[in-house]
Amino acid sequence: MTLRNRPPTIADVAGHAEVSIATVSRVLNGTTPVQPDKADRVRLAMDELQFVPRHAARVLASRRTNTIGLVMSEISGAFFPPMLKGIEAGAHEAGYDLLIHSTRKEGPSRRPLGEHNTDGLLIFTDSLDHRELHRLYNMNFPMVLLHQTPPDALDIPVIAIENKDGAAMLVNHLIEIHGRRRIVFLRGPQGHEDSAWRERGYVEALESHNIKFDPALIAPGEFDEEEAFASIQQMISDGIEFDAIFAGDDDSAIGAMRALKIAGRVIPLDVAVVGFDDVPFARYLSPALTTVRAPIEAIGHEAVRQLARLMNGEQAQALTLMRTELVIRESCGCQLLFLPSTGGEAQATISLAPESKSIA
Amino acid sequence: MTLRNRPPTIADVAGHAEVSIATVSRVLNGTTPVQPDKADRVRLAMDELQFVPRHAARVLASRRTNTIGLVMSEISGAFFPPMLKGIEAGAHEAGYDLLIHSTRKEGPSRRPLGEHNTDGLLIFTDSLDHRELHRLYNMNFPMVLLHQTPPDALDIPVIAIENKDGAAMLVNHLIEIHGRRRIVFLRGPQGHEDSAWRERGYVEALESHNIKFDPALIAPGEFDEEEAFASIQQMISDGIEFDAIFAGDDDSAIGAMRALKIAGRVIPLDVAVVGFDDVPFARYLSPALTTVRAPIEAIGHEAVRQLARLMNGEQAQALTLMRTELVIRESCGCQLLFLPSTGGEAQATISLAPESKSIA
DNA sequence: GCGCTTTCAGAAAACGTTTTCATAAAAACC
DNA sequence: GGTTTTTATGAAAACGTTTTCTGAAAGCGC
Repeated sequence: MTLRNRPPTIADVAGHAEVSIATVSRVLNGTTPVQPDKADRVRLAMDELQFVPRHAARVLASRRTNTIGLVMSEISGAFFPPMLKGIEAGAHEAGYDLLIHSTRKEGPSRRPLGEHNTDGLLIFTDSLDHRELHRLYNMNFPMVLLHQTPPDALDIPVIAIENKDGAAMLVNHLIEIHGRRRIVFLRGPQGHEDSAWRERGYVEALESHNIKFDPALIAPGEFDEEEAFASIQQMISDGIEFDAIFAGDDDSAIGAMRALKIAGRVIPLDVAVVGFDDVPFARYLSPALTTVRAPIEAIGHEAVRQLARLMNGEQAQALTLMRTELVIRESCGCQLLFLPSTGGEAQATISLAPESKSIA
Repeated sequence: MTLRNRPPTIADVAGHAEVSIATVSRVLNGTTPVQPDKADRVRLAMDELQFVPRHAARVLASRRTNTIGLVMSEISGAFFPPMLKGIEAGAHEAGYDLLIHSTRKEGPSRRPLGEHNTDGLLIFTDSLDHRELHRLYNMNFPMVLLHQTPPDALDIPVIAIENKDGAAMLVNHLIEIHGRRRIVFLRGPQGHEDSAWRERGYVEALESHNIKFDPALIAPGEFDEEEAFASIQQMISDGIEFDAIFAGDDDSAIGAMRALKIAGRVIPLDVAVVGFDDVPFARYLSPALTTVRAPIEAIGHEAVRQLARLMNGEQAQALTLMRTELVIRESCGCQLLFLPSTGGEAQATISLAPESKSIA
């Protein structure tokens, strides 16, 4: 038993197995056939010595880091975890490590993620550094944007969700099934892409039913509970009439619902409410929120898949829009629940109608 | 203007600045003073050439990866995002990159995170590989466990939350403020550490009030909504009397609440319900859930801090318990809300009592 | 001014792999 | 059975840094 204070290297393995280091490298990577008996000796030696190849040395020699980087602005929000989960799964599947970095507003101090430590980048941030993006783009560095179209018309592949269709589905549902005509839209922050597309879906759905678009029905929701709350209260006190609210996201839906309850409007009888995103608590609201679900985990997974193609020198799809799915619950006026897990029925029996009456 | 197809190296910078590569390295790392004029020339050259040092080469030469690894089992659950956020912030603060890896049940195919690619490990998983853990431990590799005590009495630092105190606070509150005596405890999965400690807090709180512990009041909740739902239905149909439920976590609290509503028991009048964790939707339940909040982001941050000490060769604290905080809402019987954001009052006025009456 | 220490800078040796190149042995060909 | 092709293997050259070692110049005390 040799007691080494330094971890074994490929040379130790080579010595132990009585082959050259090149041979060890070959069985390690399977790059070239080696005779079975030698290969066995090498594998045995690796086992005995508990050999683990030094990552840095491989990277340096092979010029491939085997790592993908994820740069993002905020680690939070309801859809960060499933997104990360999908990314992690995709990275694992493709045999890459995952390096993550959250950009800070302190300005781009140094360049934490780039060609020096990753083979490709997943970019999920609203405050990207244009200079750096151009630099990487110009050197043809593999990148995929999540949930955001590239600036300056650079052709960087994008994975996003079908915001417009999702919104249209919701609004169509309100119109066709529940006969609503005066539908408020609570838009998100100015310049927010998701919000813009959802608004477009809203408008197109109205048009397709020959309902005249009324600008008075558009209010700021800012994707925020309190802002939405304030907006709806304002509309009510302004005397604007409406029979449904399409909140730009689930957070603003909550605020809208609160404002309605306080005003004594019954959801969904007086006003139907729908959200967007299907955050985890949407099903626990009363009434349970009708909304739209995006396949968030699949987005992360698909993004890695596209990035992998890029890193392999193949072509990637310029724009991948993931289809969204209507999640019908109670707040739109439907009584039958669509719930993935069990127990939905039971919940349905208990949570309708009476509660808002207790206000009036 | 030289057009290079290969990224510049330290040698290019040296040539450009007319110094040796050693000097460039020195100004890069500030390891040794160099004359101001030369240093300036070097910095200028780096700028002009857009030089970014190759990470792998530095790692190889310096034998420090400047990276910490996070190994975990599941990317999900309500407290993963804040935890990761704290970790990321801590890593950034300490100047480390963050490599993350999710263990899979497929068995330990290879060793994805270890001494070969990280300087230290944060371990947040329930299914850790004991062999690998021992190996790393024996080589004195810096590690910190999150939310789990080390197996085999290895002295690996641990960061966890004050489960016992938190539980005791809740139960004390139920007893002292609301006069409850027959308190159900919905325990988590067998062998789950958090659950065991919470149960201990429950028992001690009872004892300190001279309330006899009744085994019939302990039921399996499995930290799962459906299991908890079934358990409470069972207890009700078994005719077991109780006036409060301490659910091991917020998920099981939801299940318990549903079972109570269906049985026509009014929360909190007939039965008070409290949870644990303060997941995001706890405040949206009706009645809003009284629970315990853990400083999850701080845990992640603190874990990195301890790990950094270890990596610097200093001593780390063997056990760090983060204090928990009672979050009083409505489900315990209190009407005054403690809510971090605004709007709490409004919510309070609307969500009490009547709803469960609509069932009976 | 003369030894002695200090400061700064360059040459060169690691660091631990992959990969190219050359070559010996084996297989294939006629 | 010689020549050619294929195959397996080793030697050695990258890969791009940090770090040691060495030496030159500069500063210091007297």
